[in-house]
Amino acid sequence: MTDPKPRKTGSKPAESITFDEIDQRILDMLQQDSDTPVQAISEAVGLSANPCWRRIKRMEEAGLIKGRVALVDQTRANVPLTVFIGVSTSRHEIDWLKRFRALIDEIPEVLEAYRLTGTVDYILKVAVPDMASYDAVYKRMIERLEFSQVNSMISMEELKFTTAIPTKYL
Amino acid sequence: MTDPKPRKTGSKPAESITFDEIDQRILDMLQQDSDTPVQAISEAVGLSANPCWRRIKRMEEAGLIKGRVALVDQTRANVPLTVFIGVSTSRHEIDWLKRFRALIDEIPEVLEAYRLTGTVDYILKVAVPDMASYDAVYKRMIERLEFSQVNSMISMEELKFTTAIPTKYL
DNA sequence: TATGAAAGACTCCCATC
DNA sequence: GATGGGAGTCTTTCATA
Repeated sequence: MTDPKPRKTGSKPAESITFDEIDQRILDMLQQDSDTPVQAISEAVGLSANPCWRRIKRMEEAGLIKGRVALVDQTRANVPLTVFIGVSTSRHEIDWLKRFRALIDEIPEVLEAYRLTGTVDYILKVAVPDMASYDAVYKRMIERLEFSQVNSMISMEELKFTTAIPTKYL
Repeated sequence: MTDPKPRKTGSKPAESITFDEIDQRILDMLQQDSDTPVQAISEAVGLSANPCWRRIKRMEEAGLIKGRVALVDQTRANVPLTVFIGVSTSRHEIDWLKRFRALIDEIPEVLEAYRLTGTVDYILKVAVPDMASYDAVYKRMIERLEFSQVNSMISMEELKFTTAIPTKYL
C-alpha cells in the first residue's frame, strides 16, 4: 500500500514477465476450481475466450501455475487427524539434514515439512487415521534419526484450509 | 497392519460406500495431476476408459474428491515467505472463537488455521512477500483480538510440500 | 474476434460374470 | 444384478485467418 517501488521479481533470473489485475482474477478463479470452463472465466473477467485461454497458458508456461490437483477429503479418506510436529536436533550437520529429508520423503503421512528459525528446528504437518497411526509414524521417525526434541500438536478442529495463495502481490 | 477389524467409516452417516485398491491408484494419480486424461489413468490401472470415469465420478459424488484446484508457485507469485504462528488466548469463550474465525477468514494471507490441544491454542500458516508484510498481518490481528501469546516461526526452507494425502487407509 | 479442426469428456446400450 | 467395455455425441481446447 505504502510502497511505490517498481517491485522486484524476487529470486528468479528475472525474465521480467509481468502479470496484471486480469491475471490475478483468473488465478483466483482457477485456485478455487481448476476446471472452471475457460468460457466462464472469460465472461467473468470481461474478455473473450481466446485471449483468456492465452493468459492461462502463459501463466502455466511461466511456472506461475505449478499444476492442477484433485483435493481429497481427509475425513472420508479415513485420515481425519492432522498433527503438527515441532522437532529439534542436536546434530546440526549436512548429513543429518540429508537423511531427514529422505525420511520425510518416504513417509506419505508427512504432507509438509519446513526448516525454521528460532528454537524449533523443523515443523511437520502429518495426516493420519488416529493416534495409534500417529504413534507408528512417530516411532518410524525416531527409529531412524536422532531428535533432541519432539513436540506434537494435535489438531482438534480445522478452522481454515485453502491452497489459494493471495494474488494481490503479483 | 495388526488391525483385522472391519473398519469403521468414521463420522459420516455411513452410507457404507467402499473404495478399493483401484480407486486408491486413481486417486493417487489425480492428486498428482488432476487433468491426467481419463484414458491415461484407465491404462495405468488396467481398466477401460468408461468404468474408470465412472469410478472418478462416484468418488466426486461421495465427496471423497472435494474438488480440483490450480496450485500457484509462491515464489513467482511474490509470496515466498511462509510463517507459522502459534497463538494462545486467555479468552476461552465461544464469542472470541467466533471473532477469531471471522478474522482469519478475511485475511487471505492466512492459508490454514487449526485449533490445537496442549499449551498452544491455535496454529496458523501464513504466506507473505516479506517480513514487513508479515508484520502488517501480525498487527492487523492483534489490533482486532486479544492474544495471550503469539509465537512466530519463520520458514527458511520448504523441505516437503504436497496436497496429496495418503490413500492407503481408504 | 471468429471460425474450424481435433481431442477429450460424457451418455447410452450391450455383453459378461 | 452389478460391473466392465464400446460406439456415438457434444463440449472444450487450441491454431488458423
